[in-house]
Amino acid sequence: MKAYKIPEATVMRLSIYSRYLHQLIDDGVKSVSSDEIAHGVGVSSAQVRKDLAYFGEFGTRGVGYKVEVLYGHLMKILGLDRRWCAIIIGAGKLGSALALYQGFAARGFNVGAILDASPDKIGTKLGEIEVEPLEMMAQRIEEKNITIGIVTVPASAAQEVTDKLIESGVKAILNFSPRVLKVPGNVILRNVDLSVNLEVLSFNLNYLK
Amino acid sequence: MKAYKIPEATVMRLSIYSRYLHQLIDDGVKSVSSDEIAHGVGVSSAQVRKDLAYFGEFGTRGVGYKVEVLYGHLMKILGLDRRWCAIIIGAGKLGSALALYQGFAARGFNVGAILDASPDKIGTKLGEIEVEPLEMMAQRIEEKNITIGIVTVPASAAQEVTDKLIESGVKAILNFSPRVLKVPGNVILRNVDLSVNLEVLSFNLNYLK
DNA sequence: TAATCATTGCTCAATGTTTCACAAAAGATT
DNA sequence: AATCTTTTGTGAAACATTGAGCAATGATTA
Repeated sequence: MKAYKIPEATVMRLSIYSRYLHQLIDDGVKSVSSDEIAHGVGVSSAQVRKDLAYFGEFGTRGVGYKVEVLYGHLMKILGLDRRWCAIIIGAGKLGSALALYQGFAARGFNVGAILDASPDKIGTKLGEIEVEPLEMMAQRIEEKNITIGIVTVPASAAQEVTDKLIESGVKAILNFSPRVLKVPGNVILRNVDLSVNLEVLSFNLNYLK
Repeated sequence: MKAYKIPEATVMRLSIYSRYLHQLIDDGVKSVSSDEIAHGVGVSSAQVRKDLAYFGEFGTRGVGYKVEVLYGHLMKILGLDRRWCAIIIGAGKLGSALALYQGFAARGFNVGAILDASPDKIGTKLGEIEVEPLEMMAQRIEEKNITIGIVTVPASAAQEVTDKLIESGVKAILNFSPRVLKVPGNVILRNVDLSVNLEVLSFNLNYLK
């Protein structure tokens, strides 16, 4: 693949463009301009074109983009032309909510297993799938070909389960715990920190006033 | 307050520094250097000092920072030296999980109300608080002095409830729905998009291979 | 009190990202 | 077929963020 370094902000916008295009497909729209996409998702049209330019030329000058074609390209670029299997570690409120969240499956992400350390949680059902003990980690990752680990345990346990996930072969970690995780360079890490998001709001409410 | 524009990345890091300092306080540590903070949270020490420099001089040259003093400053900067009241709209899996999430209260965020449109959800209890109908929005925001609205409804309803929140006096919106929201310039908006985060992982898994 | 030490705060350079502006190109119109 | 209109793709400029290096300076020691 390309040797270019793609800005993360670009990747996030591509994901948002793809969702907007999906909506256009549902609405029966056949063709779209960078300007329309830009308005639809709240960025500039130059930004849209620049983002797309990292990956090729998908439009027709004077005309715009064919919605379905561009959507197809974006899904491929994002790696969403296949299914990914994820494992959730931590069956607390957040882990359970994510396990049951419909939005993931809709975009090609399966939850292959959900594990927890606590005996009261083990054996309970979350939709189709049953909470299992942490000891099942390596086996489930192996047999279900799981590449993504979702960490929703308390901060104190986060590094430990992360290490185990990586040892068991997971290639990417989505971390919801409020803890900075250390992972080897070949493992992809993203943090979603709910408190940080609220605190950015709080800062702005406080600061702009 | 200052006229400077503070980068959002800086604000997010301040939030993370403050959490790290809290941990140090728990461990009984009295003094810390920018280099130690940097290692603790995974950034460069220059970055730490630069971030703090937006707001003043908090350290002592040759010595470092007094942990408690710096923590106090950060909490004040972040607006966390007071309590904020939030309202959650949408009592689905995610809304419920957030309503029950302990992490928010720990940092000074109260959930003052949780509303839903669906009759089967209305009246159910989430911990202390009961799911109420959407019609209660204006009243609850008014009487509980709510400034933050958390949107966890499906994409199709997101703009509508956002408009109502703003009309009812909310000053900031934390949007979990996969929809680009339009808000007036004086309302602060942040988006937490769970699918986008997974898709960035998917992109990287796909692209780096 | 002077010398030494450690670490901040700050300046300036490097890097990364977004915006601007326009040539190029495709289709529509005459 | 020539011209016009529209919108892409892109190079260069503007802007923003991060990183490197060091002078300034408070604490400590002799």
